[in-house]
Amino acid sequence: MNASRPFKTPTLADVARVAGVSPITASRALANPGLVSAKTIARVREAVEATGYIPNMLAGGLKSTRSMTVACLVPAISVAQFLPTVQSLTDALAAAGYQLVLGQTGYDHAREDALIDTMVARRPDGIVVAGLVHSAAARQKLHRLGIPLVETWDLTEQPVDMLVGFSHQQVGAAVAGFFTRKGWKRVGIATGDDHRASLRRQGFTGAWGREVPVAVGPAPSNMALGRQALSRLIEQEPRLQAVYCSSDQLAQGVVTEALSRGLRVPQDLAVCGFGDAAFASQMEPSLTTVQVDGAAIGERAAALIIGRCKGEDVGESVTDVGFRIVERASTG
Amino acid sequence: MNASRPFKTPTLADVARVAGVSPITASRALANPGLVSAKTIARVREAVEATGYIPNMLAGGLKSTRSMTVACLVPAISVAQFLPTVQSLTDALAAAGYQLVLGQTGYDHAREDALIDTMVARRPDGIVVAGLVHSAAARQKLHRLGIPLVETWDLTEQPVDMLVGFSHQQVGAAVAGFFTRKGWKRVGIATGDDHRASLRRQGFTGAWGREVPVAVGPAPSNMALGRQALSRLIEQEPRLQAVYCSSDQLAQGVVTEALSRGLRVPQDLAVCGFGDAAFASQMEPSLTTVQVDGAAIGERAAALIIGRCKGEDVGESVTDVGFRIVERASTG
DNA sequence: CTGTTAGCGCATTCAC
DNA sequence: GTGAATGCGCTAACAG
Repeated sequence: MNASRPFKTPTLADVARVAGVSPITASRALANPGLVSAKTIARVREAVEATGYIPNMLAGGLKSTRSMTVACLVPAISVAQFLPTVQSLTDALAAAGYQLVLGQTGYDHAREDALIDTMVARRPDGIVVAGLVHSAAARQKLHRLGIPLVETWDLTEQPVDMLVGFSHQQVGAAVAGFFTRKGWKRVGIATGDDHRASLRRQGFTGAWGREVPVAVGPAPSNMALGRQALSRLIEQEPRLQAVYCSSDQLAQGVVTEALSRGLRVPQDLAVCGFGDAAFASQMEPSLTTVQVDGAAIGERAAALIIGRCKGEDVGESVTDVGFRIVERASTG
Repeated sequence: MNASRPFKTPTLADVARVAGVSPITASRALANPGLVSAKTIARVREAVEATGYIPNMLAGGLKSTRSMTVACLVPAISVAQFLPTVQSLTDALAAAGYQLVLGQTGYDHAREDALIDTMVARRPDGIVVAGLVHSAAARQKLHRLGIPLVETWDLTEQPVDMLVGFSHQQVGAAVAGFFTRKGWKRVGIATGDDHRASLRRQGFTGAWGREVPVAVGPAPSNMALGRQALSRLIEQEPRLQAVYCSSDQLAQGVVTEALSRGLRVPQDLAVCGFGDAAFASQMEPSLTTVQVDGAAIGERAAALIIGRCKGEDVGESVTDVGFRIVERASTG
């Protein structure tokens, strides 16, 4: 029985009345205690307790034009790759008093546009995008708005504002170089069809120097798609020696399918993933993969936005967090 | 160069001026087109384009006392179990114009309390919690506030408000019954130390009738903890026949550790997980597990909150979404 | 250190 | 169908 619903929730004015001070003093006692005497602070605190006051940040934000929220756009929350970034971003922002507002674009540019509009309507103090902002219209709108914006998990010459990421082409090229040094000749690619995975694939084939068999599945990729991908690659190249996968989930599927076909990993087939998921080091055989510090991306993005909100000049910052290949048993 | 930053973002008053109507007419043209003539609507729409107007929902919400946001509290976003729920919740809410504000409690009751306070300060139109609200103080506060609240992924006689979940004791008991019917005598449990996993463990041992070896690891559990858990269980009971795991990640670790010790699954050791993650059906052997429809939980939670916001009387609804054991190869 | 004044941008209420 | 007045709850800017 929510019997107390009809009672208006107390406002700062109520607190001020009970404490015997003006509303602005009550406001300062709570938000800016340095400007108020200790005695007054105590009285206001008591009044808060007595009235059961809960601040209304919406009203505060209207006047101060600071909503203390940051919007975060991801293709889908279930994309494991971004989870450490979202987690560290949420925590770092929360520590500074900001809340994360989450939106899912579903890998859909039109939906991304619409989502940005609804997000901006909430006047976030910053926006973090997993990936780059795709549509030209949205890029222009965001640029004009001047809301601190961090694009992540990618690299471009022309970020809308700030960027924390790395080059996917370089990742692909690095894996191709690694495969070359291993002396493998007949290699294939299992990949999702999203933008960043495609960049890695381009980087790989570019460095490899000639076309290789490719099995493409819909993003977000998973283990089942990995199993299918290996089947298709083997159809194209029965004597396949190594596969580069656009995610560890895909790689896990490839390894499982290989083992269940009686292929030994890595002796008969080597496998390399991307992401260094928690399970990669625990698989049997353990998975060689490309490690990216997703948590660091989230922390850096949070720091950039918080800095901007404080008025610090962080410039048109572009941070390349890099990556590294973690060699494990699946590549011998 | 965010050169346009100094220019104030246009308000509804600017739109009205350009359109040659009063602010309230402009407001109605956008929010309530039925009350305005088609001609006026067209003029206002043009003015919106011309000015680059973006509505300010903070200001609107202040007057209408509807923020069009819903707060969502999870222990950690990286807990895979809740991902389908968060995803479907976000989508269902977005379809109705609501945005999700995300908070992480970190399995910490004090932090949960603080988080609820900051969330409530943003005046969400609803709150969805992964799990139950733990602290008595928070329960009471939320009850008094009267904000539509949905607790999920659990069951209790005394929900704060609404609830969409299932009984973890029943899950544990069902798995114990399944193990009994299989005729296994020497069984063990690998479990995380969080509240819901503990309930499942209690349900299991209660139905089993006597204590069994247990390996407890810190939540959130993962594959590495699963491998360790099996090692510890085998120390306690070298002739172990079956293991019940509190998550599929844990189960995957147990299976991997078993195989790498030369044990055959399921002939030498049977394994059952919880959650029916995407990889469960794709593992080799495929994993028997407990399936819960996490997406349905999110959809139902969204529907309940949206219904309440519309003033529909959904009552003190408690929905038991149930669960089912999916038998696969890992239990023979 | 504290108070007064004046809005932030919009939607509710009542008029016409 | 449209408009004027008013205030949601809070804080910036200026006084004292």
